[in-house]
Amino acid sequence: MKEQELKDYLKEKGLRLTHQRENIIKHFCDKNKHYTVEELYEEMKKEMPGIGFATVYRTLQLLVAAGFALERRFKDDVTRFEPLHKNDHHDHMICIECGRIIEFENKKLERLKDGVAKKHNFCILLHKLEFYGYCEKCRNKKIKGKK
Amino acid sequence: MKEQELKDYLKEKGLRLTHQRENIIKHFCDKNKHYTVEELYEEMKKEMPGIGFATVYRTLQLLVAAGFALERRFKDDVTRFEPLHKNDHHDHMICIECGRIIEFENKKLERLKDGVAKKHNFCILLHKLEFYGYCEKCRNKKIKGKK
DNA sequence: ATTTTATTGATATTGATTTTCAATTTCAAT
DNA sequence: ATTGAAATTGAAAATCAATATCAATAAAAT
Repeated sequence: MKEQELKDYLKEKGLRLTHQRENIIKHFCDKNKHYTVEELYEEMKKEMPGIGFATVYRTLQLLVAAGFALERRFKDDVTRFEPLHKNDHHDHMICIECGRIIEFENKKLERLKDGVAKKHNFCILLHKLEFYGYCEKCRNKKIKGKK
Repeated sequence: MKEQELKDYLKEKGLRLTHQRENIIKHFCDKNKHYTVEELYEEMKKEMPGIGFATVYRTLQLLVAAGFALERRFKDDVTRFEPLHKNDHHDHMICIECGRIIEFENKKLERLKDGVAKKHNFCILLHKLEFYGYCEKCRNKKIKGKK
């Protein structure tokens, strides 16, 4: 996400670029993590001790509204946010042991999608594909544990 | 779901078959809907006016624990329950206009899954695939509305 | 029929998310 | 640089679905 795009968005909407927003956005967009509000709030407190939870929360909402972030929710029932990079169409694979989230991309899904849409006369706009299981590390641990 | 299987399950666990449970389960398993607790509770009140929300809630939990129902959550952020039929592996397509939920099955997903699992050395146990868009009716309405 | 113990329904609690509001900060216009 | 209108902040309160509690009730084993 380019700094300028964000500034344009703010101006267009009559919004302001505050220190809090600037820092939150820098911190968030740098990493490629899937943050909960709580997690990002905890990290932000180290940089800006006085920052409030609500500010982090609202800034993430802002990023979603602006199209710079995506809101997701996996099986653990907390909302997570990830920075959105242009033309980045990935799905997620989640380890049910350690919580690790792996992103993957697969083109076969498009064909599958077209087939299903045609069959049911549906106009598909977006999808959600998630795989749950054990990542390499946790699987190995499990095998060792059994011995 | 067979009546007997349920009774066996209850006995095995030292649980009891109450009128409430019996009615809720009959009502729920008959239909092939994706109920929220609230929705099922509203329908149950017509049959059993005194029934409590918590009872419906707990009975659905019971069905999930027994393997007779599945718990799902779509983008609208409320938990839904659907009766589980043996060997029924379907996914969902949801209309973002009217909320209609269509179930579909597609075998291509298995191959896709295998490919991704192998690539990342993951052991995939379950998946979630959802499509969101407009169903036939709502799409037609939209086209007409524009004229 | 009696007794034991699970279940019920009403209500309270939880925990994540969202809203509120007075104090503060931004920023465009002077 | 100063001002003033309006957006933003942080703390606290409200919301809302999901879950737990508990005295009263009902199932089923004896």
